[in-house]
Amino acid sequence: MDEVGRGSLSGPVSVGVSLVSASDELQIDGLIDSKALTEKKRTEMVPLINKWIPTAVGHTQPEEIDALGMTRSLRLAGQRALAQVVSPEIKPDLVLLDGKHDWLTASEPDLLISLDPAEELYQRLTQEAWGSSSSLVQPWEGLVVTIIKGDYKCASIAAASVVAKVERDALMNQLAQRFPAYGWHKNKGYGSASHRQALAEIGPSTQHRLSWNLGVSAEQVKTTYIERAVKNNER
DNA sequence: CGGCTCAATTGGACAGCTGC
DNA sequence: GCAGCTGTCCAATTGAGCCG
Repeated sequence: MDEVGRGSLSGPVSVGVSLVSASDELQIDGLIDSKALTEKKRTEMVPLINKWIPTAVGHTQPEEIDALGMTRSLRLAGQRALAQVVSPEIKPDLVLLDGKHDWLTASEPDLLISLDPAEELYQRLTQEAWGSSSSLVQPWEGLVVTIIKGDYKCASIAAASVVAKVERDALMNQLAQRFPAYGWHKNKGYGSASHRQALAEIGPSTQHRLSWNLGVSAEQVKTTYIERAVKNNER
């Protein structure tokens, strides 16, 4: 698994998963971390990856990030990705995770504080993700192994990072058409100068992570929260 | 001129250390 | 024992410099 969109100011945080067996051999030349590839090369690589191994991408939306915090949001996106590839017939032995920190395994305090509203929301959304999958399996609680620089060292993590980045970029391009002022087709929601300037001028959209330091007034944040609430009510 | 690499910058989270 | 700081890790963009 690998994550993308963690440091972005808007849009989802996304987690890619690729499913390999120990006997699988790498069949794609030049498959390394998505950040080291150009957008064109990444896009070209996706069909090759999917021909080689099954993949999936899970997302956590901005308003969920505001409610859950980043670690739980990563965990939720990871569970949503896993729910798409795990079945009673295919249960992974372990998950290889890029980085030093294991965000996929719930920490002890999270499990102990069952009354924490964020943890309660996470549990509900995770159950929904697994309940809606065709498989009769439970949320992932298996062995997790973290690998620093895993996206450079491990082909399956690199594959997960490529499919996650291509899918999230496509999502941000769609959102850029709905919210053209922020230049998301170029900055993908990250805090570029033009993005920050637009935020200062017109305030945040419903796709921004309002719990983050966006450099806007409390009044603008409040207005956007109300917009979100109205939208959710209409839905 | 396009592609690549590197440093500096933004965001958050955690582990380990220090000081009260 | 706890709070705060620092370093390390992840995500990324931007601009400068280099190379073919």
